[in-house]
Amino acid sequence: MDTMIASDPSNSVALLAWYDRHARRLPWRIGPQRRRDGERPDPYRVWLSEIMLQQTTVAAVGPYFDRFVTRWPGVADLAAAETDHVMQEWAGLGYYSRARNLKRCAEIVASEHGGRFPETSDELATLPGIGPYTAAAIAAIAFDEPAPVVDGNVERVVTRLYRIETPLPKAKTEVRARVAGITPETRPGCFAQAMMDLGATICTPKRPTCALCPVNESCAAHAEGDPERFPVKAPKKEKPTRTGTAYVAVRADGAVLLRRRAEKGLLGGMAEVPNEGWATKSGGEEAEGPPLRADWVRLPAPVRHTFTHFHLVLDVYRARVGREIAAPADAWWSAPDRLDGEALPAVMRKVVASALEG
DNA sequence: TATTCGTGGGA
DNA sequence: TTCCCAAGAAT
Repeated sequence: MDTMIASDPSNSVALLAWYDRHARRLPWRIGPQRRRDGERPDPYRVWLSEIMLQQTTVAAVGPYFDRFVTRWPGVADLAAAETDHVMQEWAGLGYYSRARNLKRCAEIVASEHGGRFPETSDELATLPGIGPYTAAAIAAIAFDEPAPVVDGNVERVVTRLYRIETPLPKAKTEVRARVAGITPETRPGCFAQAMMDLGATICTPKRPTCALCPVNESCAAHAEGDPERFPVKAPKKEKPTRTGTAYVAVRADGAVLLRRRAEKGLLGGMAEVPNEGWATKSGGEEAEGPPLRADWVRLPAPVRHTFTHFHLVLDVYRARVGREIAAPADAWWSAPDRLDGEALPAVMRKVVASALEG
């Protein structure tokens, strides 16, 4: 039996009323009250936040968002920025292709759209880094287009509302159709954010607080008493473990030897200490060995790090060298006061830290 | 359709 | 410790 809130418009009304009282206050939002006064948020800030929030928690994004909008207040500023500087500011946030696409997108908006974001989801979806979700989200939130906004939160809420047994990601089509069916013509931006806030604060993955849910009376999973069973997900495959070796050369003045990774692939375009052996699945391609002739000492504990699809165990070697030692081609010495500003991903910061402690 | 792409926090 | 997962996109 279908308990469709599409046939019950008061349900989206109930959700919006809940949102008016419980909306999360976030730096890239304007509150429900200002929205109802006809105001809309800055599309640049909406876009930037949506890119950063892809597969990333609100808590993690917060400080990055603040630093970005302070340094680059508008899309034209970001378009004019050095890509290296963008990568440095993004370092630690992960999924670094987002940063490269962010820069490309800013350049296109600046040069081909007169510095203004397109206002429809279809146009937005043609821009780099903007897929189905982000296009719909920006269109709804910044321009009040009634586009179906489907993220992980909405998938959870909707699969529970309708007790969708089809496992994700196969159920995505059905979920999107359901969302399209319940998205209101009025306040679609608030509706989208309300659905996401509901998923983030009430309709949580574990132990949802259905008693506080504004739409619990039309929720099929709640009626059955098994909301936590949804969404059903396809089994995930286990992560293999790769092993490799990293070399931390420390100059007498404390400078550390760094180099730049290739533009494409894992950690593309980011900085790293010289390392080898873990790039491919098979591992153990030709061993280059250490980047300098020096007295290398292996640290007692390897560095462990887990990526999306594999575990990494990195043996770390350290060598202390004189200040007269030149950096190899394509590498550079990074002074202690500049290390924080380098585009070092988290795994490389771990490696450097372990070598400087020990 | 399936794989690749990060990270940190919480259970 | 280990697993899960958080406002997905590109290929």
